[in-house]
Formats: sequence, structure tokens, C-alpha cells
Amino acid sequence: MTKLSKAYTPREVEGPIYERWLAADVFAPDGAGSTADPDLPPFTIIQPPPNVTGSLHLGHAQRTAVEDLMIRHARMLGHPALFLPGLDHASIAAQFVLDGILAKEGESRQTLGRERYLERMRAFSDSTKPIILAQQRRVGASADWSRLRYTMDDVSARAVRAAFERLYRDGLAYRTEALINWCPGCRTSVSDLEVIPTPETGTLWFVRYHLIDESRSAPDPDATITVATTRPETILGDTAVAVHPEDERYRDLVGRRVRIPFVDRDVPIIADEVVDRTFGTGAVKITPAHDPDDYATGKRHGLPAPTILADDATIENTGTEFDGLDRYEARRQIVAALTERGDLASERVHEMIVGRCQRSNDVLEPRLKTQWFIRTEPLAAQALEATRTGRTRILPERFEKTWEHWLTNIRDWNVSRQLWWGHRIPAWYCPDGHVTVSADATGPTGCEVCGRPASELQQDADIFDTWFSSGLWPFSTLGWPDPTPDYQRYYPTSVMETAYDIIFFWVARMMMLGIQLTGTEPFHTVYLSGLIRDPEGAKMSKTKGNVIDPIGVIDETGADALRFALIHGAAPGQDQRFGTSKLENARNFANKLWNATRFVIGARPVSIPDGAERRLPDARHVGPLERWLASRAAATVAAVDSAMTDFAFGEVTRLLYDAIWSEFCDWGVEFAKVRLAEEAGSIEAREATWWSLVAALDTYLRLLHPVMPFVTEALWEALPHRASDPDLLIVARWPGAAEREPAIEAEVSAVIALVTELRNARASAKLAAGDWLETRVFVPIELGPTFEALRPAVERLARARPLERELTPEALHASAGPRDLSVVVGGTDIEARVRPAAPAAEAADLERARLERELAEAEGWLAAARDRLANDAFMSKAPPAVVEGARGRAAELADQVARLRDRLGR
RNA sequence: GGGCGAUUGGCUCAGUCGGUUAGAGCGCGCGGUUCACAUCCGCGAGGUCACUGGUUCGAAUCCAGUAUCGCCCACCA
Repeated sequence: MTKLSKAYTPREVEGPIYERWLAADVFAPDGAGSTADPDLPPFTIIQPPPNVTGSLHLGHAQRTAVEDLMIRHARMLGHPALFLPGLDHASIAAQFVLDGILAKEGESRQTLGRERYLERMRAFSDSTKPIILAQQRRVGASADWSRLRYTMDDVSARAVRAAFERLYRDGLAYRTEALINWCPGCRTSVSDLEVIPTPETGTLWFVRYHLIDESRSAPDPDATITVATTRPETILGDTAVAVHPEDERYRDLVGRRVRIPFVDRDVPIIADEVVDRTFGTGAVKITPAHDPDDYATGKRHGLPAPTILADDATIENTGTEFDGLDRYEARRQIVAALTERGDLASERVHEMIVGRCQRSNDVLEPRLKTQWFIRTEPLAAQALEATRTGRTRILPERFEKTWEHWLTNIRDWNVSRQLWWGHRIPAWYCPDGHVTVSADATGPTGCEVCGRPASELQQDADIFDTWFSSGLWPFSTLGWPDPTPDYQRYYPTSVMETAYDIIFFWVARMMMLGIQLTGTEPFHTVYLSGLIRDPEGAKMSKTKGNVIDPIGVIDETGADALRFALIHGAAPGQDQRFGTSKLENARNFANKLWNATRFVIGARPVSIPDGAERRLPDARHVGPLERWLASRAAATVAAVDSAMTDFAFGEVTRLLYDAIWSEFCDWGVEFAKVRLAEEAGSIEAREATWWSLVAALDTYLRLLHPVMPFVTEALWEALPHRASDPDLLIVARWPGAAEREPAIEAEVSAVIALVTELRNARASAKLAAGDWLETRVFVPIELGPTFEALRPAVERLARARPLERELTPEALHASAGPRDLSVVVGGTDIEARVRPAAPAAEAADLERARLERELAEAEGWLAAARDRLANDAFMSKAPPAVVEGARGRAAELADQVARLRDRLGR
């Protein structure tokens, strides 16, 4: 037993405790300090790796708290619990951040070149990694740091190469030219998921294209067809004009040709079903290289697809004066030029949706590129099967619909990125264009098609989408593709906890790749967290300036309070507003727990030596209070177990908050104070009371440990332990189920209600707080022993002394004076008399008014209860238990009404 | 255009396999310096559970529709 400081100061508590956990080596399931039962199945959580470039925000803190909660719970249950931490290199996000830093120094990706840029990135990420890891420790993550992984480490690199090679061999990775989303700012392609559809007000321009007079092979100055476009610059890439096959207006024009302005290209008018006759003029220009619809149309009609936009979104390859201009400048000039020519028929404001880059917010351009794709359909089918059969469960369940929809309509995944920071695609091309994919770290020995030596092969310059390596995370971290001991023991993992906003980016890809590559679902349960929002409900973001730094919060109120607050409001898939009041409440709770424990420790009877081994309360000396404490603790264990099973972590905190504060502290400790007083009872009885408090507190500390690990560890250390207990709570055992005593719980509840009613009466009668009441009470015989045992506590808590007991209700009534206060409790009948010195008359009037209100209320309920019992339909159709309950309720109300009437002299 | 979620006292949220009188924290009012805690203790006020209709003996809870707010998905120039 150690001494606790008077004031609760989380800062002084938390740091040293984390160090002790580390020193004791308790985080690793196979660590020196582990108490795991090797025969139990392992419980594994692979942490969603935070990006190296960002610092921890509240969302991370919440997720870490939830993951750590599950891990600590599993660990206390004796499972070998692996919480594997990691970091993500975050390819595009990291480059975006670094590019910003470089820009301030007047440098850029281009000026540095690939090698120096990557060096710079490594140095940068090396500087941020320790910060992020330290932040996680501050939150209290009991992660196995010896197994720390990084999506850019060698283990991950190996898995990436192996995964890609297998997918390639299985025909699930292929290289092709296709229309992709190009970000001119990031200078790379991005996947469909990274396109943010953004509503914008633009312009719809109507442009006249001149029909070709085939007799002269020249455009007809008077015969035109008008097309509508929002991107006039793409005119330079047009290779057709399309109309609907059944559009009467244009029927005669199909098959004729028009001249594309500026490039002076003569292109056909084609008929195609994609055209919406009602939009614009019903005629649409076709730019196959820069629009998805047009690309498909071009394919169907065998149209050429000239690319007219360079990587930086300037115009190129058109042979016009616009080459070299930025896309928007070109647009402006083209509109001007068309106006000048008289070919701009009209223009109008147009509401539209443009795709912007998730990272840079640039407007994306569809472009043709040769890229690697993952064939997703077969993979998605397997992922769907896993959730449909329940082998993997998604929480909350409603996300399964979203999941179904997305995976059913999935398109192939473009994994090539024209970036530098990431895993280079392990594909080599020989001068003849043959492709060789190799998982070998040193590359292939030669072209696998024609045998040319490695020296003549050129590796693909692109890297993988960062989510490709993330998609391998649950098994790459464990050593896959090798059958390592960790992989064999801890895979598949137990729970994947992450925020719902990356269900497609990440969860779906882990499922698809995991099942394909390892033959099994990578996790049994997907727990989707909600987002943390600011007090107004807005998403936290740096630009809005409403971001809360979790470390600042921890400095201020402690990691325990932060964790409690975050978990308290956590329901799967449900966003949570977060402000200071929740935090303060959590901090107050920690403080309450601290002080309650201090009280218990300080209340140790002198007959028990300091440092005594923990004993069970002596059964011969336990009374109702002691049995109540044990029973309520048992009830809480059961309720918490049930909530844990349901992943209802917010419910766990609510249960413990109520049990500890509203029951244990408010009543248990208060009753115990009296029982522990020197003058009350025997030494043995006092000891039994104290050991009961210790036992209940011990249970609560264990139950609360996964939520508030630091303070519970510190407090638990200060309590007496059993010889079989380990030194640290983190590796102590979760409380087992214990027997409850419903009768005792009910009896003590009645006594508690009695105290409450007495306080009630004195408050509404405006008695001075310090005044003692002379009180008489009738207590039913069966409640007698419990009442007698707690009588001194009742006297103290209600300031009612002497508290005299009458043997019958009649005697009680007979002894009451006309101006006495009266209290009516469910199963007891109590009267109280104010000491003569108090302003009895006024108090009695106030009290009488209170009783009148109470009577009116009770009569109302009674009438309702009787109506129900008089209802034949209810009596015949409601289940017997409900009818029985209603009967009991009515009887109780009738009794209460009778007693109230009696007291009011009616 | 499709899908999903939210709507409960001033604020933030619990609570739904339908079942006694819908709970908590914050805030608010009144009262408290008894040796765990003023980061506290006691007492209290405050809710037609968004609206309409339905199912049922019984609806915050189930069904249908409406409204407001929010999110996700979606190739229309």
C-alpha cells in the first residue's frame, strides 16, 4: 500500500505509471510481465496507423482510447492480447505537406529531384514519428511497441511486392491505358474515391460548329450545329459530335462532318444513345481523352483520342496558339475567339458538379494514362460473401448496406501514382514493351518474355496508391507472406476499429486484399467509430481553427478524463460533439474516485495493519450494508460484461459512473462512515465493513481500468491486494461473476429511499440545514433487521435523531402531533417531528402542501393503474407478468394514497 | 437521382427484441465550512420524446407519410 497525495493531479500520476508499465513489460502478450493464459485464444487489434506527417487529433485519441479499452479488457480476461501499433507513410498526404514546406523555402519537388526529395521526406518523417508515438503514449495506449510497424519499412515493402506479384499472376493486376482522374496540382492520378464532387456555378457555352460542305471539302459558313459545353478548351480535343439516334432534329445530319474550330479538324456527327436530347441543344461535342462519357463513346465509335492537356494542365499538342496556356486562360481566350468569329451562339449560368482533388482541392482533369489497375470485381465478391455470411461483422450494422452498395458497384482500382514517396511499383519493362513483375527486392533477373538481361529493363517510375500498402496492413504487419509465428498466432485479427469515413478507402480494401491473399477475412469485427465534432457540430479542421489538441487536454485534465469523456459519448458510427463540459465532468469523476479511495484507505481500522494482505470480509460480521456493497458490485460486473459484449462502450462508462458515484460514494461510503466509527459495534464488524469497501472498490477499479487506466492503476496500488494478485492492475484479472442478493438490494434501497424522503421533507419545509429532527418511524417487520443495522447511518444522513421505532402503524399515528411533518415511503411509513425550537407551524404548513401535491400525484397514478386493471383487453391480452406487475403497482399506490390521506387527516 | 442518419427538458446526449411514473451531465433556482472530495454535498424546477396517420390492451420505441438538419454514393455535356 502506498500513500496517495491529497489532491488528484493527473500529471503526476500518469507519466510514472506509463513508465512502470513499460518497465514491467506488460504490453506485449509474450512480454516478461504478461499474465496471459496461453491456452486462451489471442485477441488482436492492429492499430490503424496514423499518418507520419500529421499530429494526433481528437479523433485519433478517441480511436486509440477505444482500441486500448478493448485490448485492456481482453488482457485482463487473460487473453494473449496484441495491440500492434504502426505508422503510415501517407504518400500523397505527406508529399502535399512537404511540398508546402519546400515552397516556403523556394524549393520544389522538381528543383530537388527524386533522390534528394526522398531524402528530405525521410528526414521529415523521422522527425515527426517520435512526436506521434509520444502522443499515443500520453493517451495511454498499451501497445506492443516492440512490434511497431511502418508502412514504409522493409517488412511492409516485402509484403507490397509479394502482394502485387501474386495479384499480377492471378490476373488481378493489369496495366492499361485508361481515362484516369488527374490532379494538376499534385501531378498524379488519383483514385475515384479521392475525387470530391463539388457543386459549382459555372457557365454553359453554346458553340456553333460548321458543317462541312463535302462538295467543296470546306466548312459551310451558314450551316452549323450548336453544341453546349462547360469546358470550351476541350474543343481542341474534339473528335466527333454526337446526337441521339432518334432525335428528329438531327436525323439528317448524322454521318455528315463538322469542322472543329482552331484545330481545323473535320469530325463526324455520330448517333449514340448516351446523348440526352433534353439537355442543351441535344448535340454534344465528343472529347474522348478528357471526359469519361466521351471516352466510352469514342471507344464505341472508334474515334481518335488526342490528349490536349499536359501534366500541369496547360494546353499541349494542338498546334494552335493556345498551346502552353493554362487551361483556364485557354478557356477564356477560346471563348473570346469564338465570340469574335461569331460562333458563340449564347451562354448561360449553369449549376454543375466538378471533381476536385481530396488533397489539393484542384479541379481534376480526366486524362488518358497507362496505369496499373486492380481488378476489383472478384475481390469485392469475396468481401461481400464474408459479410453476408457473418464471418465478418460490421458495427453498426446499418453500414452493411453502404458496404453492399459500394462493393456491388465497384470499379477497378487505379493504383499507380506519379509520385515519389511510396512503394515503387515492382514492374519492369523491356525495350520491346514486355512486362516483368517481380517480388524480388533486387528486381527480376531478366525480361520474363524475351529474356533480355536486367540491365536493359526499366522499372516503372510510379509508386503505389498509399492505400495499397494500407490494404495489406492486418497481415503485412505480422510478417506475411512468411508464415511467421506472429502471423500464425495472431492472424486473422479480432477487431478492426476505425472511423467510418474510411470504410471504402481502407476497410473494403483490407477485406478484398486480405481474403484474396491470405485466404481468410482479416478481422472478425469491424467497429466503426463516429467523428469528433466541435461543440457546434462542425467537423474539426485546421483551417476552421476549431481543432482541439489532445495533448493540451491531457496536460490540463489528464488522459483518464479525456479517455472517459471520449468513450462516454461513443456509440458506433455516431458522431459526437466534444466540448469542455464533458471533459470537466470526466475530470470530476476521476477526482471523485481518487478521493473516495483516499477515504477508504484512510478509514482502515487500526486493528488491521498497514500493508495487510487483502482478506474477504468475515461472513459472521457482515451486515446489510456489506452485503449490499457486494451485491451491487456483482450487478455492475454483470452489466458491464454485457455492455462490453455489445461493444456498447458508452454504456460501460455510464454504468460505472453511476455505480461508483451514485451508489458506492453517495450511499456505500456514507453508510460505512457510521459503521466504521469507533463507537459503533465491534472491531470485527468494523473490519468486515472496511474489507467490504475494499472489495467493492477493488472491483470498480478493475472494471474502470480499461477506460481510465492511469488513475485506476495508481489507486489500486494503494489498496491491499491478495497474494495471488500481480503487482500491476493492468495485468490483474477482470472480476468474475458473483452472486447477487436481490432481497438485500431491495431492503437497502428502501432505507435509502427513507433517507431521501426525510431530506426531501426537511428541504421543502425549509428547516435549517443543521437542525436535527425528532423522528418516529414504523418499519415493516421484514425490514426490521436491515433498518436496525443502518439506523445510525439513517440518523446521520437525514439528521434525524433520535429515530424511534413504533411497532405498528397505529402506534405511529397515535404518537404523532398535529403539526408533525410526515413522510411516506414505498414500503415504510415514517413520521417526523421537528424539535420544538424550530418554526414548527410554518414548516408544517409547507410540509402539508408538499403532501397534498404528493397525494394528488399518487391519486392520478392510481387512477391510471386501476383503469388499466379494469380494461378487459389488457387483462386478457397482456402477458401475465405485466398484469401481475400492474396489480402490485396498483396495490402499492393504493397503500401510499391511504397513508397520505391519513396523514392529511382525510 | 439513389441511400443512410439525426430530431427526447435551455445545451449535449442515454434510452427501442413495445410494458410500471422517460434518465444523466452541463446550465438554472434554493440550501450547505460535520475530519474523502467546493473538481464537493443536499433539495428542486424543467420534457405534448419533430409532425401526421396507422398497428396494438399498451408506442419515445414498430409501420407509412411529412418537415428540418446532416452525411454517403452517383459519368450527364
